[in-house]
Amino acid sequence: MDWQALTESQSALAVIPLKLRELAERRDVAKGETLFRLGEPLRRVFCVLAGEVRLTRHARGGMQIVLQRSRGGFFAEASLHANAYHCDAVVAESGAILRFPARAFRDALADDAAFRDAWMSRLARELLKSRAQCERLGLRTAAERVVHYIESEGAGGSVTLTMSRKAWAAELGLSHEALYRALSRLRAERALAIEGNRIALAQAKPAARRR
Amino acid sequence: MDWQALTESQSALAVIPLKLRELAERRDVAKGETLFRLGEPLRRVFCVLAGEVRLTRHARGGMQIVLQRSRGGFFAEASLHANAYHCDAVVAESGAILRFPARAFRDALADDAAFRDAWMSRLARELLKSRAQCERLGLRTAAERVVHYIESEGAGGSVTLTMSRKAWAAELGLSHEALYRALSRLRAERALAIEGNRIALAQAKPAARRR
DNA sequence: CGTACTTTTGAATCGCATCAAATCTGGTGG
DNA sequence: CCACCAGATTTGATGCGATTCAAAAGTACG
Repeated sequence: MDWQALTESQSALAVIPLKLRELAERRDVAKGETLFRLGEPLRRVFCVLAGEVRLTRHARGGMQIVLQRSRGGFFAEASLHANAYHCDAVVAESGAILRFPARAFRDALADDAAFRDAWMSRLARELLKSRAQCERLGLRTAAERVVHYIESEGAGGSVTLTMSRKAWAAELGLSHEALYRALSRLRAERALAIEGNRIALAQAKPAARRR
Repeated sequence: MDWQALTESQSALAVIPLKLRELAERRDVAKGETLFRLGEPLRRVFCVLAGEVRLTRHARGGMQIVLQRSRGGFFAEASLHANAYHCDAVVAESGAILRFPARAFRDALADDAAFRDAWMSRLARELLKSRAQCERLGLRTAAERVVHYIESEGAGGSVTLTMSRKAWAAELGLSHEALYRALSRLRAERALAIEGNRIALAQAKPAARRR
């Protein structure tokens, strides 16, 4: 089995029992491909290794509702506890995925205490992160979101970004222009120290919020 | 034990084994009260019955970072798998909470298969909901968020709200004025049918996005 | 009946998205 | 090594939608 996985996926995969790993199938997927559809009986559990998968529903009137965009790691964890998929899964960016038989996955969770604990702990951590992300997206200004991100995702008041700023902007729910402007303003106000990918909050007061 | 709990809490509490329930302590809490602080050893697990609890960290410069606002149900689930709390918990609105001894909670998860499955399933469902909420908050217009909410939280293209519109606006990350305006515009465009607390999407095309 | 809160509409302002365009960067092939 | 390209970074101008402040009308509840 070729385990060329992303960092996030790796940590999630690390705990998977060998028996279950052997049942995993790695598959390259192309943009537009459908992994499963709403209502189909649940047969497989998926994990994104590369690319992007979107879970969507179709609203009346053709509008597409995105429930989740996954760029690494498991998705639709709730499906595991259901009998059918509750949405569509479509590849939004070509990449690779891992497929596990749902039954074997459930059996492993039931039989392997270590795996179960790790899985539960992972769910809890993901939930924590997702809720912090919700709070962040509720903030109204770019500067507030940047500070919130550094405090909640970083350590000791600083983060080392593992992505481009453009990708960071997307995660913060901002246009990249808005992020660049916020960063340069915060730096000018001495509220942030920026050295390449390392971004640190200044000890000083957060300063005014003027443009 | 007096179980006057919220709907959400009830569904979460329903699965708790009797032995663990008997160890629960109900406590009325007043605004401003601190339930635990960052770094303290983990002794208890909490569940909000009424009011609001906020999980926060303090940023350099005194700014307060809200990681999560909980208005019903368990919070800081990730703490269960850690040895210490990773943030502060402060009562933001007076109400009541339930306290469980952390050790007994962990023991129950380890010993009681039904409880464990229900807990895991609840975590997965919460994660699903939280991720959908993130996607929703990433949408830029009030109208889009309303439609997204109805499609993802409702059933068959309609929802019956269990809260005031003001509270709904807060959940959608909007001012209440913005929500009222979006609703009346969507109704005028025949994109929404509104009857009291029941709000349904029209079959027709979503119409233009003009003010 | 009175108080507190929600619902609703109006007007002014703010911050971000968007469109545009220039510069910079890393990597590729000649 | 250099020309070149794709993508990221950066700055500017404009418009839109939401926030905010303000205020009126409706509603629930004691």
